[in-house]
Amino acid sequence: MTPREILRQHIHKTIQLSDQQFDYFFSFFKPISFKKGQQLINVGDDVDCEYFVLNGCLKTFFVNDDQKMHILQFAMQTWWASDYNALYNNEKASVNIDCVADAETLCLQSDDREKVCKEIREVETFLRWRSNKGYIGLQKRILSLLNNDARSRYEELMHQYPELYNLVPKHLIAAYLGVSRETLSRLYNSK
Amino acid sequence: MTPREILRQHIHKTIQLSDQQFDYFFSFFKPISFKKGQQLINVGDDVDCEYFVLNGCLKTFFVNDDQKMHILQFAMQTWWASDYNALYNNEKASVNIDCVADAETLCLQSDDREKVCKEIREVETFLRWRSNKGYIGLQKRILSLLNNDARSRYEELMHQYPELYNLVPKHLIAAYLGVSRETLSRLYNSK
DNA sequence: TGTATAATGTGATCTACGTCACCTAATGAT
DNA sequence: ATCATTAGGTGACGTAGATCACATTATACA
Repeated sequence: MTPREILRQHIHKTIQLSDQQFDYFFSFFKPISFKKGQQLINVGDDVDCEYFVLNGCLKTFFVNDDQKMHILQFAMQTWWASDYNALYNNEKASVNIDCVADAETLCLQSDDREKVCKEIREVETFLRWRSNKGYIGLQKRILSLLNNDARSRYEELMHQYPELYNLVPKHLIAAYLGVSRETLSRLYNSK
Repeated sequence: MTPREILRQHIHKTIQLSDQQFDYFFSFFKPISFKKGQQLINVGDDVDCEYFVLNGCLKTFFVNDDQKMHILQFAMQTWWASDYNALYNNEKASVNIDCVADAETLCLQSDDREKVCKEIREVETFLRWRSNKGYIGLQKRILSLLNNDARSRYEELMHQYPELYNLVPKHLIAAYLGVSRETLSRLYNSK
């Protein structure tokens, strides 16, 4: 599938755009590729775009004072990644994003996003729904953190995103689940 | 402040509406009051509206198989509450909402919301930004759950929403923080 | 193709927090 | 005013998971 098709199918799950409208929207996206380990956004950076992932994997993460990393999101195909706080409130980045597995992305500038939103109502509707889905997803994760122990959080994640198992190193999965890498290792080697 | 003024000021932090536009939007909101303990939404219900809180306090929560309650959100003045998964995906409610402290709310039906969104672009923009802010807020909470221990989560919450201290019983604060009521009690009685 | 570096496994502790049990203090209905 | 119910406090104890230390295995790059 071409980048255009991947984006098109993704968007059309929520709204309908004519070919013309879609091509116009698509014209604002710039393809950018990243190599494993490359950094997209660092804490303190200015942020002016968001990334639509075509393949590979990015991670959004935070490193605390003790150098402990917490992962907010893995972004794989058809996921969006950015520091949305920085992006929407014109603040400096408060999280980092880097590349976990070689990735191709489409980059959308903030001002282009607002421009197209104004010009094509459906695009704004799409973004409203996208935010809503993101919100609902995070609520589920909070519930999972409150309600489940490390093992069932792990099993839940592997069930929902089995591709993560081979795509990202285990200590990053631990950093996503909120568990030490040692504990995670014991979890799936014991039972 | 009148309900109208509370909503108006809230909305105008994000977008500008003319008096006429605002009054039109406002006309879709129905005032509903709730008494402490009253239930707004229960798991399994159909959900067709969201609530804008004028005063008092609602809670959105989930009860697991062991009858343990987890609180997703306290909604106080100018907060919105609903089961957004049910509301946006036409599913049955998967969370409960009830009234923690006598509350006045403004209720907006789902189809009215979509209708006004279509008619007034700015309203859709407002809702897009509202979702974004919600998303950012939940990300912060996830980070707090991953990074901080019970005591600092408690202190963080009390610092951000000091009014909660007198407004809601401690065991509900515990259910929000993801800590047992006994541990929470020990936290602020020891140090 | 060898060597440095990153990823993973595993045992031995340690500890924050949960659970259970029981008590006291508010609150609210009759 | 009385009694039932809900909220909150506190001790004793159990446990999931953190931390530390070190061994082993992959991976990358020179």
